[in-house]
Amino acid sequence: MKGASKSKQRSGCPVSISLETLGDRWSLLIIRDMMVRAFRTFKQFRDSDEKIATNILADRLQKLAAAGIIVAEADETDRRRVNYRLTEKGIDLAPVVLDLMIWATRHEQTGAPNAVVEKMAKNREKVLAKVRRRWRDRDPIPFLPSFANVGGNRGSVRGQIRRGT
Amino acid sequence: MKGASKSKQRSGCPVSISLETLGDRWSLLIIRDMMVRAFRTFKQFRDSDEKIATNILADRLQKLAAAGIIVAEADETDRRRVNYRLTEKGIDLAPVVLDLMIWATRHEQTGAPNAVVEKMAKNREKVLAKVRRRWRDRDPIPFLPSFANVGGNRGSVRGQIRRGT
DNA sequence: AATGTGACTTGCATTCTGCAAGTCACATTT
DNA sequence: AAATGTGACTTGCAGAATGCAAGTCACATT
Repeated sequence: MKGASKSKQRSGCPVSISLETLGDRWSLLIIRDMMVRAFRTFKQFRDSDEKIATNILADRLQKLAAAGIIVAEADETDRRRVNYRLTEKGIDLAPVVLDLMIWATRHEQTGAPNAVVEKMAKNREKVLAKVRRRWRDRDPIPFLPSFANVGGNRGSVRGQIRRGT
Repeated sequence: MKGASKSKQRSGCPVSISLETLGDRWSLLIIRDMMVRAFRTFKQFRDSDEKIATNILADRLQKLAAAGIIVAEADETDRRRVNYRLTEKGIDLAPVVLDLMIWATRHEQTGAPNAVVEKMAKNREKVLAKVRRRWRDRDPIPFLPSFANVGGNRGSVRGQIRRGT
């Protein structure tokens, strides 16, 4: 029923304000899935690799919508279905998501192939431009594969990335 | 006694792994304070503008140390005092902190002056280089002021920025 | 010796999470 | 058109995390 206003802002610091909305285990994961995996329905998030509980998912979608980071709109062809989309404010989080991805790949044992991520780090601006373009075009094809259950980081890649403009 | 291992990794996704350590209201704030405000003691964090509870602070410092993001070392001149420092892994979070700052300044009502932050966004690489140099030199002088209780940023954003395709 | 400080712990009430199990409006099948 | 299926949520409840106040305890200062 709420999540709406968030009246108790503790500090004017921009980092602090960001964390009031994004500072939890799930919000940025949802945003990442919308951004790079082109998720848009409740079901897709629920069945994703991270196994988020449905009550938490509903709550986070609601809060993200209240924060103006995503919007929810009923599907035209199936009225049961709700399509979630990133707003411009939401897609502007792409740099944050990309940086987190780069950081973890460099410093932790992840399922993402090093070489691919380093290439993205090197072409940062181009990658961000592409993410934004895909968002504007509502491209339904995932930009990156899952990386969720990959054994890890041993240069395994396999042409997952679609190249070119 | 706790906070240490974090054994239940839920996913190999780098963003997910990052959020296992950083996905809460406080961790990145502590890191930000070390990065741009040159904080290094418990007392400084405790008395900072965000008013973190001391048990939470102790817990987060412990977890960040366990994650290799910071190190704690006893002060030479006063054995009661513990000095916390960012590791290289920690200072590598600078891009994330900077992006969060930029994002919130553009999209939320913050205490940070727009012009300053936009200038930092434009000179991203230089700013990051400077942050890193300051870290290496252990510069004790804050890089930025607090922004915590500033009224500021009226007239919000309004299409100041727009990077196109 | 007495008092002060810095860095934490402890207790406890409040809030948030995570699972399982509904509910309910549509959609599809028979 | 009745029965069954689906998608998007709610509800209940136990257990974990948070927030505040009040210690503790090893140094340091007076």
